[in-house]
Amino acid sequence: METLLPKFDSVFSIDCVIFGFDEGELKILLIERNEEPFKNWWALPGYIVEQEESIDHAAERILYELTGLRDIYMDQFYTFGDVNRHPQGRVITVAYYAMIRLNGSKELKPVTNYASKAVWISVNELPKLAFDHEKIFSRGFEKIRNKISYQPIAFELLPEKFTLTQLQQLYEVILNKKLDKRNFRKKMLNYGILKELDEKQKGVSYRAAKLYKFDKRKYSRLFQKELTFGK
Amino acid sequence: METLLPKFDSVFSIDCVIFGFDEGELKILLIERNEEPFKNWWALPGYIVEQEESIDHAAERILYELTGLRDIYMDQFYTFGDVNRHPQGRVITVAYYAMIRLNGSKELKPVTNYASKAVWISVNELPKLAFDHEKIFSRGFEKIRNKISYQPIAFELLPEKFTLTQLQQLYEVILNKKLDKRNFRKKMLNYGILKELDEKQKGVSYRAAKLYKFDKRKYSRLFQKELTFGK
DNA sequence: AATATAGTGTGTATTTTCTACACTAAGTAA
DNA sequence: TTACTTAGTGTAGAAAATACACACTATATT
Repeated sequence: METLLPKFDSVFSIDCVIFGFDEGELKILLIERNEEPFKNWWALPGYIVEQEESIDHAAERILYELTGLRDIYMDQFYTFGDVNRHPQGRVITVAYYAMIRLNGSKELKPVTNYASKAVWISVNELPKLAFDHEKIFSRGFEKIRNKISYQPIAFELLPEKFTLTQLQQLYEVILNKKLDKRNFRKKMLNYGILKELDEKQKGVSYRAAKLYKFDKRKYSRLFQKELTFGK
Repeated sequence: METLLPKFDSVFSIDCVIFGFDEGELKILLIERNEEPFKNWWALPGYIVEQEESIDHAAERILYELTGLRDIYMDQFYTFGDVNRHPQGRVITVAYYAMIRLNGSKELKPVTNYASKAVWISVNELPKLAFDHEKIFSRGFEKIRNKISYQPIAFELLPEKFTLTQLQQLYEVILNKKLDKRNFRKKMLNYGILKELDEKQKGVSYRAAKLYKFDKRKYSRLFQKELTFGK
């Protein structure tokens, strides 16, 4: 019965807002497009989803092709489906954000044809982008800003060992406001999801700060309990 | 230049989790499918998006065809894109939830071909659903459960004038737990987004409760201030 | 050796929000 | 008038959030 039905083919794309934190700045990965339309424009990394892959897989593939990285924290956040968002026809795009630890190494050699280069650019200095990618970026940024308040996504952006000051700086750039040092530390340490290490920061020309690690086990135990609205 | 590019055609669908609140129960609108595949199965209302309409528009259209209602609160929440979720081929689906005031009138005459009927069914008594619709429902339910804690979506489900007890019951069925009456009232009234009316409930065989309205203007003023994580 | 520099690290008092808990008032029905 | 059912209310204690300032320590410079 079902074999008599017509088969559907379909075209849609993935776009990724890939965040990184480096030198106190929040950055995203942009590509310079190597294909029409919008050839030579800056754009979010993204491409057409293949026939035989899930959209989650497509997102991971695109990230891998650009950065060589796998097992990255990614989350789908919105699907953009205006009729005229793509000049070649009806292409809806499913947007993901991702978070990457930038451990110094920032050279990127995309192994794709559609990007001639890929660079990290501060979210405060973004150029004009192709398609509706500025809208997609804004929405993704808004999303992580909300999410950081109740889920520890910030840790995905920091090196494995980090200082409380680094953590606070990251919160500050994402939330775009100053936080009080004492209250921030008290709160973070109270959550009990940080493990204090016996190590200290190195190579700084002032008092070295203690290093911490994010403790995933404690975190998942913590979030057994339901979200808010008390009794 | 761009005119030389190939044109894309594309197929994707919309599915809607449409919530209603009636007689103390949270319900969703299900259709009985009148088409293959899954003919005669229960399913979420949803259909293929047309070539020349945005996905938001498609969601509104589908809701209108089933309920005759426009200007309903709707929100896109996730896109499902497993390769084999549709037996006819590659069909990704963008899922929306909607909230409808069920003012007694619950008879529905779908003006579409793909549904032979549409009925409201309690979320606690759902039958087996077509495609991956059970997954879609679960995710939509989870979404409103989270959202209700920080946005007043609950009011979309209540009649224009409602009692605090009704409001509390609705929170209780969505959050699936009992709330303390005094604390609930104190909190709700403190938000300052309810307007107390000079009217009382009618037709009840016990002491009639005061009626309230949701005050949209006060609400939007309230949410000028940023979301949490203090200073 | 002394000093300047820059960021680390800490405590407390106040206010606000959350939680727990039980009785009286009002209206309807018999 | 009484019995019944739901509406409506207050307070005390605990926990969390906020506001706020100074001493310490490692290094670099002279």
